Amino acid sequence: MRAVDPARQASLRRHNLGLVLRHVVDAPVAPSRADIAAATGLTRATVSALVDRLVAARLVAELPPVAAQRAGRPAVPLRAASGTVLAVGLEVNVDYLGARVLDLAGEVVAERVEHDDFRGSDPAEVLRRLDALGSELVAPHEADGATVVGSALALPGLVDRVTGPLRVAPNLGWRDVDVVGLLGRDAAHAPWLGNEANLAARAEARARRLAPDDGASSFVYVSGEVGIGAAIVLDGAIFPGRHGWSGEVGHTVLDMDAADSTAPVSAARGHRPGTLEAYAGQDAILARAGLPADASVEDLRRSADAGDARTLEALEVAGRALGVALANVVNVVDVEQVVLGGTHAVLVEHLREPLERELARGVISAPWSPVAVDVARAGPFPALSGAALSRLHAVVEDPSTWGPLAD
Amino acid sequence: MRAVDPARQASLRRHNLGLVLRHVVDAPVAPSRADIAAATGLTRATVSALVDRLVAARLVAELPPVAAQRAGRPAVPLRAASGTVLAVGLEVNVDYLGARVLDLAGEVVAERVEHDDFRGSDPAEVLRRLDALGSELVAPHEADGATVVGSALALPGLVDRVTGPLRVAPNLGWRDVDVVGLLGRDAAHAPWLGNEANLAARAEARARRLAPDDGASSFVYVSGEVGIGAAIVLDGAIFPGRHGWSGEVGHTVLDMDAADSTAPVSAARGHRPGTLEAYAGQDAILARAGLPADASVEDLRRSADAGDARTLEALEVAGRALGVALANVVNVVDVEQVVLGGTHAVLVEHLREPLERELARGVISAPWSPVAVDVARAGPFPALSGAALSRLHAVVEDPSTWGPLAD
DNA sequence: CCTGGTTTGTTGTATGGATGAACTTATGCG
DNA sequence: CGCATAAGTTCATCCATACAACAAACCAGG
Repeated sequence: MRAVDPARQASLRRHNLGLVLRHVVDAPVAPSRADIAAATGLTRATVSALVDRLVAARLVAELPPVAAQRAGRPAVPLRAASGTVLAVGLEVNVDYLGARVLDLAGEVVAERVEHDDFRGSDPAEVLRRLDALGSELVAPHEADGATVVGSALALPGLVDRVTGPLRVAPNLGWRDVDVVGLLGRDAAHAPWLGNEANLAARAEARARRLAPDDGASSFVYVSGEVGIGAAIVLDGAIFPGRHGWSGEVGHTVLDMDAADSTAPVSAARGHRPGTLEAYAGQDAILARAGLPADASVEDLRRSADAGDARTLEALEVAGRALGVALANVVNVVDVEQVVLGGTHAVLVEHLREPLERELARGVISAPWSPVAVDVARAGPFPALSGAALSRLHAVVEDPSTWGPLAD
Repeated sequence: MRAVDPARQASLRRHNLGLVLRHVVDAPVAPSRADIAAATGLTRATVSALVDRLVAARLVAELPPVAAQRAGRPAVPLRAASGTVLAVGLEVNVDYLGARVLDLAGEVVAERVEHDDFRGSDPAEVLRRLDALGSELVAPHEADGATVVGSALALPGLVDRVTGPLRVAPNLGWRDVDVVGLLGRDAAHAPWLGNEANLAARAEARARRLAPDDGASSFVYVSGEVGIGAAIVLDGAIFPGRHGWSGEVGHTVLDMDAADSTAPVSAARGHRPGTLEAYAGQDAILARAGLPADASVEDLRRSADAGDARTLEALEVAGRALGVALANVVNVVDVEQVVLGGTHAVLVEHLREPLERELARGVISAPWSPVAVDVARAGPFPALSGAALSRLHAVVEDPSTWGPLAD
């Protein structure tokens, strides 16, 4: 295995094919061949040749020419083909399971989420159910001639590489699960595996790229579901780390002495004391607020909105802990923004003040480049979209791996 | 400014020129043209053409053919040219200042380090002195026909991009220093600026690449000089973050409550209480050990070797704090190794046990991929080498930017 | 010492993708 | 209706690499 491949003639086409397709997929409005040429620096002739290939491969579609306001031959707008090339995003989380099918244009073609309680569930059974769900969603579109380029499965735990196994998902109670094996698929059709926070962050990065009002492209995405996960996004790209285990922020130690104590592990779920989850995890907040352990985030929010003193105090503590932990993260990876997703997004009004205070105080570079706090924009169940996007991304990055173009 | 450049014919040559040069520079033994062809996948004809260009540009030198043991025409060994293409590494730190000149082969061509106390020094004066030192070291080699491709300056603080300004260097007492302006050079000849830990880590990464016995290529490098800096290395490449401010681990909060207290800032140098530097910074350790504030690391080590109880206790605390802080870092960036440099390397025997204990306990992925602790191998004043290497690296990565090849 | 085998490095010719200029197509405008 | 304008296409040219044949430099063995 060599570090870098040599550049041949064919590398030019691969590179430029990807460049052109990325432009079509990422453009806010459908660009013409001439637009792409101007934006990429390629000549119109070259762009035309490449676009023709992409159209033949059904990755790009031509829209009917729209009569422009100005003089000259009207342009042919190009957009990512919809409905022809699909990817499936799957997710198993603590209290739901779902599948979402996206096409290359990023449109949701089909979707289903089923709520249930998967704590301590049997992996084999759950995965069978998920697999059936995915197949069911995809079947009608495959019958229509669409092609599925791949699927990815988001899990709330540590996945070893994209082929698995799943090492541990604490809140599901799963350990060392050979997901791909249990699904009984051959390697080509097995889903890729990924961490829920990492994949959700991918959806968030896309949402921000499409709405570039103030969307910083480098941020820490915090995914507060039952545990607290995070992901790091740099210039719009997920930072996976060596094994795909980056962003495990829930176990950040914020109180060395408490963490060192041999005291019985706190409350319900067995957080190590002194860690972020023991301050800002959903059950930790509920416990401190004096609410029942099975209360929802909305209950928590209502209680806070109503001005309940214990709840407000619990959220103040959570916000402060989150601020300290994220300040540590920002000091290490140097990003410009914190994006709150999941449960923390719901509670943002009560978390923001202590969070921003601690960020301003703890981030050493804050005086020159303040860290903004924002709420996620990727919509509900972002990991479903992120999982599907991860497989579409592979096609967009290097279209020549996609069958019809590998001539 | 577009995100990605289009690939033209010339891009092929740029890419392959870099590929070939990297091979020559990184190879443990001088490779022949045929070796490079086999290793890169290019043909011998292409490699020959590229090597000829590199030789003409004085980046690569041919060694006299050595009679091989086997049959066939003997190979012409190639190595990075020595003495023709130079880069200068500069550094100002708390108690020394220095310059080191490297050639493309990575050999030290000239070097000088002057010990002094630069706390609260005048930036203009210090930089003049450093500039003079650099020029003095370089002059004789330029007279011999060598070319200086650039210089870089390592500083123990926050540098805003490579062109400055220096935002803050707490231990020097410098704030908002326009380093390039003070040196009065035009932009082309001004040194690039970098953080001391980041540049030292670059030297460390190279040292490990050349000695690939067990050298993990992804690690956190901890640079304990007077403050505690760190840098993240992924697959041999420095991870700079958005502004080059990654790895600021010294201000990691390890005790939320202590950090929140409004108590007068601790002891001598003004660490925020509850942060890593307040446990594992050199002066914090000295204070806890009951040693004078101006004692050296060697004094500390001797005291520990002699079995002094307070010193051992102070080092136990420091090791534990370092372990907790680095566990947090590893959880976020997912690297496989911790490399101790600077003062912490000297104390490794006394730090290792608590450090490894906390890493094993705090790193969530440790059961599947334990985090090894190792000592730096880059030799004394690694930031000097790293700074010079950073400029040589630019030439190696893209030789076609180098004058003689830009035809 | 010469001949055959072997590996290195070089010298052609062929290939394929991008370029750039000229051309065709399709519109708006006076 | 003719002209200006812009989009998309055609075609000759360029250029870095591949491929194959060749020259160079060594070893071995009779």
